[in-house]
Amino acid sequence: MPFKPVSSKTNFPELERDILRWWKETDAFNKLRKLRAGGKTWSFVDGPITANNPMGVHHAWGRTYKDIFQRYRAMQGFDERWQNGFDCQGLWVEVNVEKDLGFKSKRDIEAYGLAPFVVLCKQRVLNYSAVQTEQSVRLGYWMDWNDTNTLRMLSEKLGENPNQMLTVQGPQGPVTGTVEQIVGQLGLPQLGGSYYTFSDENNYQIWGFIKKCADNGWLYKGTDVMPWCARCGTGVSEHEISTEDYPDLTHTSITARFPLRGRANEYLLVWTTTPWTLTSNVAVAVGPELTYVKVKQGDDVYYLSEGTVKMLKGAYEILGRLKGAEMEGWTYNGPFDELPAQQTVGGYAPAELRNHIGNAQTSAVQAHRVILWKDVGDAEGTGLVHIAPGCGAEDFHLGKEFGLPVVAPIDENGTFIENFSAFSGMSAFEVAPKVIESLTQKNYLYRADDYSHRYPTCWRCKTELLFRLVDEWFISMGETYDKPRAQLKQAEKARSLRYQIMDVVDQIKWVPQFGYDREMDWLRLMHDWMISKKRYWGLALPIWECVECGHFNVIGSRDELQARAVEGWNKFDGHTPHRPFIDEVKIKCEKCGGKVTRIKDVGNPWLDAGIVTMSTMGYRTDRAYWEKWYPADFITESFPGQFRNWFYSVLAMGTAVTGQPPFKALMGYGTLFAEDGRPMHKSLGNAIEFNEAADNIGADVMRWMFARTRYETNMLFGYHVADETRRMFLLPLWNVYSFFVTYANLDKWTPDRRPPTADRNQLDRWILARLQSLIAEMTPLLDGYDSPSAARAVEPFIDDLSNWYLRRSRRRFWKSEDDGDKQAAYATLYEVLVTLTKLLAPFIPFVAEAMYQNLVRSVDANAPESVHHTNWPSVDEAKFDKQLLADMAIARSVVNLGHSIRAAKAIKVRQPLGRAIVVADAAQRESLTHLRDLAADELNVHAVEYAAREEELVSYQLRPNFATLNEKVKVLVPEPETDDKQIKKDAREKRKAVMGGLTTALNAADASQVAATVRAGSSFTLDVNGLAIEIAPADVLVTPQPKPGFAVASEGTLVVALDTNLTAELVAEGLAREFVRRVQDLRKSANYDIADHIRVFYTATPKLASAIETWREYISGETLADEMQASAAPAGAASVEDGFDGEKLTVALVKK
RNA sequence: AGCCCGCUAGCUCAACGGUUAGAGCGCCGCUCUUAUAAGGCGUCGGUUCCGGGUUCGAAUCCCGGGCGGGCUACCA
Repeated sequence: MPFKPVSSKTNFPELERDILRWWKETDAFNKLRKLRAGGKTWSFVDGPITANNPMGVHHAWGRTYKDIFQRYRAMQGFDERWQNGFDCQGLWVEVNVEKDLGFKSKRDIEAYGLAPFVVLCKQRVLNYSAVQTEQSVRLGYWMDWNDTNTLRMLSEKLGENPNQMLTVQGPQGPVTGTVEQIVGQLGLPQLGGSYYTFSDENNYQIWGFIKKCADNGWLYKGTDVMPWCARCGTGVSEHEISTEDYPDLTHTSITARFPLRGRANEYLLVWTTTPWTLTSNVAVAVGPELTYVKVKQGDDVYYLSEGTVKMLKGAYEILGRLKGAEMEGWTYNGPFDELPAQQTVGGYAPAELRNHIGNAQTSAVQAHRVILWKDVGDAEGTGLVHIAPGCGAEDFHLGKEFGLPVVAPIDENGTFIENFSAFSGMSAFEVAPKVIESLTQKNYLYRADDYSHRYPTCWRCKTELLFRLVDEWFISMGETYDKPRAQLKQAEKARSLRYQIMDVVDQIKWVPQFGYDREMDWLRLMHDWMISKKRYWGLALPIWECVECGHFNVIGSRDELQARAVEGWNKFDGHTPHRPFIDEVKIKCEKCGGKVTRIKDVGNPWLDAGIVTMSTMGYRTDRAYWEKWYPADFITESFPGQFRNWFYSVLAMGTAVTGQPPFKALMGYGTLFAEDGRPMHKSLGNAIEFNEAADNIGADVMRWMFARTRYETNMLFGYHVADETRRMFLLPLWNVYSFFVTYANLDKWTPDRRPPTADRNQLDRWILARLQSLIAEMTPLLDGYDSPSAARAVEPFIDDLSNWYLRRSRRRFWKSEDDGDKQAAYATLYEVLVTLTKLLAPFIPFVAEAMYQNLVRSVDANAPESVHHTNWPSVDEAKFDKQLLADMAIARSVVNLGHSIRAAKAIKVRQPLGRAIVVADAAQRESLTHLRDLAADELNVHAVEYAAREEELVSYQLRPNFATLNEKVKVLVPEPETDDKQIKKDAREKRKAVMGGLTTALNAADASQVAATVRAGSSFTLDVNGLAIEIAPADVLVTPQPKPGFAVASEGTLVVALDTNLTAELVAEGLAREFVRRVQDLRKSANYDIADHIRVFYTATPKLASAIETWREYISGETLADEMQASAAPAGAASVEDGFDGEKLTVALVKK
């Protein structure tokens, strides 16, 4: 047996585990790398996955694309880097470690100790990178994976003692160092494997980038009021907050009344949704152009904007109107003037921020007044805006503009600092009731209501953000110029990184196209990049800020740091550049010579991910290697968030450092949802874990689902879709393969028996032509990163192969004589299947490998060892017979029409008919001529003929082709060049009459005659409302209409009729086929092998018995019956009784 | 709040301003089959989101509105 038997029922997940084992045993991946080494390069850069949790099915989506395109390029002979990446540093890891330890705040971390805390962060990353590595391998994702035992060993030893010495084997030899040092080198050339963004190289490379920014004058320390997470104790930059982080939340909104100084019983009505900020009120803003009203309620007089009077409680009387500008400078008593902080001259803030609140000469209490602000609206509230420069971003900027003091009430935990009396020590989240109570007591409260609005939350821990005064580090994105980009001068661009990135973005292919617009949108609007985080685990920002002179020293490399170190180098040396050890190093200030300490902040994690196109390709260490692989040819990641995150940081850093695009093409994909259209959530019960999906669905089915989905839209993932995918795609493919192996083994067919293509029949040449068209279609699609279109091209091919080629060819494989035709059938099906394994290898690597091993390797030891080592198929023009493809399309239409007539007339296919009559144009006749026998057989008719007198079968319907006639009518009835309504109306009427007249005139014409004229390619003249219009063949649509009462069906210009006259001979033939059918059913239900010969016993009513006698030879041939007797069966025979067409039958079989 | 995309059969989606708005899936009926939980044929299924307009002619173009998704901004 040349091939290993293949069951039509197979367990795909089990098959995949077998293949995984075999890939490992044969080292298939590394052999591929060696095969392609030195070839032309194709550079893929992996966007790092956060190694913080097991990977989900949504990760498998993107990783499927990454694998598809890397495998595809490898099959085209390209050399690749095959490096996966893990994102390691940052708050997401810290938060999980805190959770594991049960920590509540940053103080807990400091008490625990930074050094052991950082070790735990590293360990978590190592452990989950091992988990994700194993899951990726299970997906069939080929990369230069680390040995996961080594990763877990490193994690364990790091936990024991990071300073113990260790030697591990690298690709270029053994590497020795402390465990901490070894871990710091993961992914670098000496150790290989996935890159880790916590590696020394990655960190020092970012130092170089930040130094470059500082040299360009782009790095600055800024004071601002920014969103702050009180739980994490750090500022949150706008890069990090996305639309989903603004849920609808309900807070208490307060309308307070501020008594005007010098106007007895008159009050400003001021509205806020953040009660805690009232403690820090400094001013009230009004819109200068807005209209305000002075209203009276009881003894009190209020000011508010005219558009908001509906918020007043109860009856009121309008005393007057005024513009906001008229209120400028009015002074008032603030709601919390009794607080010492309010009374402090120059404002008030936490100690570490005192230097950052400016130098106002008054206290908040003294400063209380009405200021003008053009952005004040009156859609809600009162049209008078409470201004607290220490608690709001806009407020802060207004404060600067107007020289107002700043009152900043909370510390990094969101707790009120001292000098806020009873509020001191309270959390900003819990003071609202106390604020209301105090206002009520002082008679300042006008109303308090529940108010629902969108409010920002922390993207990591979902805590509500507070607006807080901070000092953070920024990279300036440069000015936004108020003119089109094309008009910018070179010098203007040189000053603005923003525009330099835009120029780079222009050079990149964005798939889908709208990605370009979104990135541009972000670049146009983005603010400066806040790169600092007041946390512990992450990039140590290389900024040493001098407390003496205020100068900040930026260090660009480890060597530079060593050269400038004046203290603590020995405590740091031998460690990775992380806290706490890096903080030991003090340097000499380059300006004043003072001893300087590093700022405490760590870096934004998108710095870590953004630098990888340089750090992983040896930008600093091996420039030749970097030149070879930079820029990347391709990256692909999920859209949400990445325009402001990874795409952005890679672009920004690539542009700043090299001025070149960091990648040439980007493919983005959407968001994965559960089958019910909702996000996957454990609590909703619709989540599917990756491991569970791999076990139940199998990786190949999952991959095909990902490959064929429209990447630019969201995807619905679930077991029903998966099941349908297996049923509609993978099973038919597998069954064709199983069919081939079963019969090829029976016939002991081997691939060396291949008749020349020219000697094969039409069906063979057709499926081979179809195969060429598939290759021709898929290749450019994959070149353009269009995975769904490429995958969707395969599906109809599988259908053609299974339900047309194979169904029509089956008999050729069964027949007993081993002739050239049978060889042709085997050779053809074999070629198609082997080519398919290659075309499908990037998509479904397991099934493709299983088929390839059995079909190719089992018979040819010289063939490439794995399907993934083979070359991508190219089109064989000699086999690409386009005429044959067109011919078959016509033949299949004829067959479809014939089947449809049979159904309509209730004549089953098993009943042979005399002839099918076809009405067709010349080209269709030409096509059909070659395939008449095939059509006749499929339709079960004795002959396919062409109609002698078409008029007997069809009448013709004529319709004008408006698409072409439109132009002619425009010339005959031109659009008048006048404004005269009457003339225009007349023209319109006339055109309408002509257009309508065309239909009328054609209906009146002799349809048969016009049809004949048009078919002959001649024109004729039609009189339409007195206009003589020349009608070309293209101007008229001729549709044949089957005449009622005949067995006729039509599709476009093709018409098929069936001769339904049933002669006695035809009836007998039909009965014989019914008999065969019963015997075959019986063979199957008795579990006979397809090759078993049998003896048949039967009793039948006379008409049937006579038919059986007449067709004895045919029946014997079809059923492998060596004997056929009209007698009772011997005991034990398989038998069945049945009745059909008015006849009765008992039939029994015995295996011979 | 602004912008972008979408809204067509139960579901997923087609249809250069052109004629009778089509496929696939699902349902149901019939049928074919010694590879197939398969295949073939057919029935049922439509206010093309709503309302105006332009046009001889609108699912398609324009205006207004509704719903869904996305992006961006976030404000008292």
